[in-house]
Amino acid sequence: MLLLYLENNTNCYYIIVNHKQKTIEKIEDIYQHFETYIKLSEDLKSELTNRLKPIIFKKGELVLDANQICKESYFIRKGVLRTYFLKDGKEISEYFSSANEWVNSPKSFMQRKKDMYYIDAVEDTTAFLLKVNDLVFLFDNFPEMERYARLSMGSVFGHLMERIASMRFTSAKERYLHFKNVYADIYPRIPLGMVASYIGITQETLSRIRSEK
Amino acid sequence: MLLLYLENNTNCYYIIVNHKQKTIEKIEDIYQHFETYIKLSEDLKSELTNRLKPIIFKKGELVLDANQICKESYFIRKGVLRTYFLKDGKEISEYFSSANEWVNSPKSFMQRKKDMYYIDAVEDTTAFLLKVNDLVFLFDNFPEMERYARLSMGSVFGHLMERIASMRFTSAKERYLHFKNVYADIYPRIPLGMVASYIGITQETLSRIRSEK
DNA sequence: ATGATTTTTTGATATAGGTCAAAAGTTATG
DNA sequence: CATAACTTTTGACCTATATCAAAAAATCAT
Repeated sequence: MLLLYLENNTNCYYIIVNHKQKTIEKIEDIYQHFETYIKLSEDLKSELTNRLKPIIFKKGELVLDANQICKESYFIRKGVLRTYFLKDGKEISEYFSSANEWVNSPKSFMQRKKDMYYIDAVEDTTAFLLKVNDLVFLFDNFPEMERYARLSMGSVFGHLMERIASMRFTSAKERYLHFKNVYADIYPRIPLGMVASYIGITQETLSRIRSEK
Repeated sequence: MLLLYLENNTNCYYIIVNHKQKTIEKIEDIYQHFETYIKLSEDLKSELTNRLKPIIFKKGELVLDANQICKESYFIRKGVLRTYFLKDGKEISEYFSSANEWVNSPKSFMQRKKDMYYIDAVEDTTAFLLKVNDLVFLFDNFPEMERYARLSMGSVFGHLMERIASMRFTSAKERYLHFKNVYADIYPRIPLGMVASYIGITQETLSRIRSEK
């Protein structure tokens, strides 16, 4: 049994899991992230505090089903979520997201329609949840949130471009090394099969590459 | 000899090329593009008009050298620009941009530092130029421009994700057909070698695929 | 137009990485 | 703790696509 408990006065969230109470996050921690892009007014801070809800996902849990419209985004505090899609019945990892990153099914979330992406938890994960309506409210009332979105998307953008560049005319080994390098922190925690589909090779090939030295 | 001539009162630009005067664009045309995302106040319209400058590129012309910082963006009206980088001395096409799209070297433009991307003109191209400082001015003074940026980036974002998805576990032929489909309008105008590097295969393979049916 | 570049096609050969199958290792669950 | 259920490794074989080379076709510049 999972129960979310929100202690109003302290901005400090607790999660009660099987009767064991466990602090997961102070909401203030997330302010830092925003403040690398914009200044947060007290007003905006309190709106964020009201709207961001803590949530946890157990390892293996399905966070988003592709048959549903994605109506919320998750800001990860700890753990790893994976976005993937199915091709010929096989799961192809689209990307991995970890601490201080937002995750959703982009097209589905922004356009409120179904898309091909599933999201699941690679390991136990704690996050803050933000509903699309709340985000719209923030965009409409705090122009600085628009700037935040623009700037933070910008860095993801660069990342995607690099990935496209690195995907063509690079050997399986090069891609493996590149992945290990870029995702040094989370690499050891991700099953080999998921890594393989992320970099576009088969499990078997990745296993061989990995063992060869 | 190329000369840019700006007729102030009419919002209508002329370009004089070899003494032949040729109208290229009414500035109003570009408003439509913005208005698919945001409402344009008269104030913002006039600032856009003041800051967007018409420019033309001849086929084959280098628009941006990777050794330079990208200090301006181009909004294409007609023609095709290509963003590419060098790998082992060979040009790898990163993407093609055509009418009603912005082009720049994203990281270089936003972070004001050098990046790996060159831009050249695949065919004669007319565009509006916007300097980074002018864009900053617009962002600082018109919050709706932040929204415009966020929304228009969003669609590019979806496009990049689809491309990454289509790049793994798809045969050369599938990627070729996908490209032809997505870029139906500009496909016939782009040399085969450039298309090949875009989809990540060699020219020879593309030539064989194309001739096989 | 006409020769000179550049681009595309065709051919022969090599190889990285895919596929299928089964064994070994690891992690979960009653 | 034991058995089931994954995950990873290893092996044998095969195919799609790369490479290198050269001919053919198209485009460009004088």
